[in-house]
Amino acid sequence: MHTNPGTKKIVTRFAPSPTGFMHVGGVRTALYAWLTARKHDGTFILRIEDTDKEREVEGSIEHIIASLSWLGITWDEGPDIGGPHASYIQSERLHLYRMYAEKLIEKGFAYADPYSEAELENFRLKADMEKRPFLYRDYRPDNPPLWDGTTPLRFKVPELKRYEWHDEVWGDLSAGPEALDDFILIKSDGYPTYNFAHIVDDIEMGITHVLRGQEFISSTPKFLSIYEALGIQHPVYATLPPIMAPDGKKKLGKRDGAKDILEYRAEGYTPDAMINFLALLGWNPGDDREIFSRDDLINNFSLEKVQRSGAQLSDDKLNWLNKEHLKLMSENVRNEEIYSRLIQNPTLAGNNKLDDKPFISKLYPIIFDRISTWGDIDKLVSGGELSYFFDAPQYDVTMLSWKGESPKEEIKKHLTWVCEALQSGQSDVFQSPESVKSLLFDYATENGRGQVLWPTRVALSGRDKSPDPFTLIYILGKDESVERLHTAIGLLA
RNA sequence: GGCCCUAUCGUCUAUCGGUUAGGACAUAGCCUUCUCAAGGCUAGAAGCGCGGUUCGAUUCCGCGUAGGGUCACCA
Repeated sequence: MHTNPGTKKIVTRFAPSPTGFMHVGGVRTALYAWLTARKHDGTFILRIEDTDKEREVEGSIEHIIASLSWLGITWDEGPDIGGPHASYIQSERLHLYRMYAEKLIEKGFAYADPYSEAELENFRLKADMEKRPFLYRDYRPDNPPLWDGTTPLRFKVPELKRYEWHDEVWGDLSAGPEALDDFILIKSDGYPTYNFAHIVDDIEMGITHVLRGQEFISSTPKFLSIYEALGIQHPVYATLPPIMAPDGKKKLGKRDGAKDILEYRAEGYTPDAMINFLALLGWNPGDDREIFSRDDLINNFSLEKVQRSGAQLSDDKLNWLNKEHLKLMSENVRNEEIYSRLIQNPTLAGNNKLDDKPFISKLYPIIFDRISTWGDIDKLVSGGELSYFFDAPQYDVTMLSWKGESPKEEIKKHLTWVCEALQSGQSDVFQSPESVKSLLFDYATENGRGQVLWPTRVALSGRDKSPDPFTLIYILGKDESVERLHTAIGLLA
């Protein structure tokens, strides 16, 4: 980092526009800015850039707040909590943009745009036909009218020159005068453009580090020319690489099916895993570590290690990471989450086994092994993969035959033996899968494990895939296991 | 098209001129095993191309190629 810690308190911001939900792209930008602030004991500000009233979507601010809150990305100043630079909503700061605009007019760096939109369109078409880029400054009026606020206010580029600047991520960058133009500062509806408003706010709010996506690199010379016209030093820039859509073809965007970040919450990802995942999408610690807690991230994050090339979004690693984070949680918390998912699942509604806590607790490890997100629990239940724990299984008799080879009489003989063994078993036998196993294992080995264990397992679960029969017996208990074995024997008669 | 930028396994990435190019996800196989799951082990898998600099280039430079971004009264 170029700034000396200690010299100046670091202030970063996340400044989304309220145009709908947030996807991983925006969230990662917020995350990196947040991490940068937190790492240096700085300030993180949330600011809403609502200067485009056309594109504004109702409820977006709440949605943004909900998304960041879910992820535990906390801000020190923002629209909901206020702060020394309130308001944090641009539409409530119009007087400030006006003030800065007047300043530029005074200095001769801003003027009223006299052209109609149709006239502008003509200029553009003409430039297009001549195969040269359209630049408004080529048409800069000699004697612009006084600005009365009903026409756009344009910036007058102070000097056409090559700008060079430093970016914490990309290093030294530069762009020639062709990147400069007389862009609009204040629109005819009275609202400032992004190009102008964000600069005013960053100045007013004392932002020291601006982190944003690389779509802004090419307009940086414009920003620099404004700072220059105002005679104010620009903040440190740190440009983030794009996140690419899963097909790797282009930048992830809402139009290409980018997911609402809150959908991840609904699917049962944990905020810690999500943050870990997003942090790694474009940043790495420089070594082999992959699993980071929130604090690890804050301590290890650095802009220098941020990637320059775009990273493709892929859920595989997220699923793995989520599982790893689930493993890090305490067993109690995990079990509570599993339980609440079970009782909320409609397919199990009203099942009285849900009230049998000792029974349910035996189910926890079985379920935990089979999920990578909390939402997977619902999939297991809905997919019927756990239904035999709650209700007597339904299955075809032929399934009792291992590989379809064993004669009925033999299956019946084995099941009867198992049944009797269980009935004569003392209660301590049913205290663990291991003790159940020791009760049945020798017989199974002598008579062919497949021949004995397969039909036993099917009799208990009714499924070709399930946990092993010892575990099933342990979970279901002596009585229910015996009952199910009897049912199977009956089917074979 | 102009301008800006990027380029290592399928994916995320390590390497700050000298490595058998490392790790992780994913994939495959094996072990465990009546079947799943979980777990353990193993394997395959990469420097876009051509020049140049250098004793030596994945690494530095140029060109090409490919990809991305941007050229709004959107942010």
